[in-house]
Amino acid sequence: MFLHFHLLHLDLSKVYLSLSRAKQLHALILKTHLSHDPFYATRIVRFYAVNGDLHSACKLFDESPSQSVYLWNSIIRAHAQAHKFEEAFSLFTKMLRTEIRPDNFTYACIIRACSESFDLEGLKLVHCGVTVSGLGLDSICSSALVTAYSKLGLVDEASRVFYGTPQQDLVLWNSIISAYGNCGRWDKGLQLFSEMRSMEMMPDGYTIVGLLLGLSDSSLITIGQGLHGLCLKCNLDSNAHVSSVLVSMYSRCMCMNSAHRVFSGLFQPDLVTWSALITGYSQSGDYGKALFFFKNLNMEGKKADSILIASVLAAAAQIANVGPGCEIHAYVLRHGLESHVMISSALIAMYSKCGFLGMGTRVFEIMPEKNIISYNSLILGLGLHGLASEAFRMFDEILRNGLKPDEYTFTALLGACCHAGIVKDGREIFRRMKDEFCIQPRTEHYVHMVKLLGMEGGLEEAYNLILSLPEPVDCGIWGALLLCCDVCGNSELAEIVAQRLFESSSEKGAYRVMLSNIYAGDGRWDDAKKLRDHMTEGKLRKITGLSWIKGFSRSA
DNA sequence: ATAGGGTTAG
Repeated sequence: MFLHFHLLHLDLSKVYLSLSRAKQLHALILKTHLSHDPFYATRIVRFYAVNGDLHSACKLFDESPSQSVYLWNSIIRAHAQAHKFEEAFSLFTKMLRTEIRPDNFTYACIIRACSESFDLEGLKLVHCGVTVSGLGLDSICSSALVTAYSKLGLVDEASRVFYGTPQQDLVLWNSIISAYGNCGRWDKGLQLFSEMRSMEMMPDGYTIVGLLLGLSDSSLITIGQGLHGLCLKCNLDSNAHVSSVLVSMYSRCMCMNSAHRVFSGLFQPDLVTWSALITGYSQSGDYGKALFFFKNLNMEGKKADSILIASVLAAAAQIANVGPGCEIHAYVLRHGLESHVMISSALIAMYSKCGFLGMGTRVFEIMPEKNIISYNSLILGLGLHGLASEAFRMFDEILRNGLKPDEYTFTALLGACCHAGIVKDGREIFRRMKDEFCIQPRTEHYVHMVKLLGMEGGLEEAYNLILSLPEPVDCGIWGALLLCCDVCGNSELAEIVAQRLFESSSEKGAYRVMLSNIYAGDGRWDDAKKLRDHMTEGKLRKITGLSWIKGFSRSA
């Protein structure tokens, strides 16, 4: 018996176990009644949770003679980690009815569960509970609260919690820095970083990751390079998380050379880092490189997962040739990954973008389980091929199957109307989206509506639609109208629209080019020239030159 | 005597 205790103790503290060893252990646990020991009971619950056996965990919990705080926490955590939030909450309320008081760890776990299930009401309630039970100043509860509020988009609330906590440890600093990073406020993150340094707190990998997360476009590249330098100085560049975030930061900033340099300096990049690099090449338009690195990954004998495959498929969808996409499809079948909804949806998109809508439809039809994402992919493909009525038939099928259309469904449907030029159905589905499905239209919906109305001669109506929107109006929407002005050859309205864009957008150059293009198309050469003279950058001059050529060939 | 936990990436 004592030997068994010893063996179990050794094995249970390991995170990874082979399946057969886990089964042996399970048998041993049942035989020894070790689970009646309060100390081992929590360890065993943890063991079951790690191995995905919630059923046994619950059984053990229910049969346990004495339920300590430890045991309660581990069973709640087991459910929360398996995303069984309902069960986790009901266990928590059950715990409140016992003698045992929840402690800071219990609350931390429940707080996280609230944010992962997007339950703001619940989070506020639990926050009250924390305060009432006298844990309002506890740094463990606070870091969980900071993260939870930021995940739900309430970064100011997160900040209040942070400043309300007297003992700010490293984890709490990291939580608030990540909170600001997550919403793109890198400057605030850096400010906190310097505050933290002035208090002699040493940053770690989490800190750097939080700071890097906030950098999202190429204008911030110098900040990113500075942080990269900091990583090297702190010897954090070998940390797997840090290096993958460096790769994705450089990718977001369109610095693929730097991204590749970081990548190739790694001893054994993990799947996330590979996928950051591949996605980076794909998003900067270098689809060939994206596929090349996917090939390299395979040659190193590594197995891609569904997220990586979906990203490679997005690259394959952008090449005119369907060949690479087919190869990836074969890879998916060989590795038995075809049941992943994300992969199937990416396959549908790839085939339809490469012109093989039939193959896309086929993939859709043989999917064992279709969800709203797969329907959205198919509708997008149908729309791309001008088959608006087919797209609407799919929409009806969604409703018949009791699925709930989401904002992407309507984006795809409106796109289908744009391609087919059917204003009436577009108007109708836009109305139903708002009234019947209570979906607040977003930028992309307005962009499609503006294009749909504007392209079919309803420039005035499109303009009025934009004027009815609350400020600030996204410049993509104005841009769509400018495009329509170009197509309809209306340079007066284009002038007004461009003015709005010059006021609000940072990409003045591109809109100047478009406007001068419209002027040229309308024969207003002097106005076009005046605009062109404003531009100093060589590249922009080149583009303007092209627009002159285009305008000239149109009027000739 | 032992025990659990809060913050990171594609």
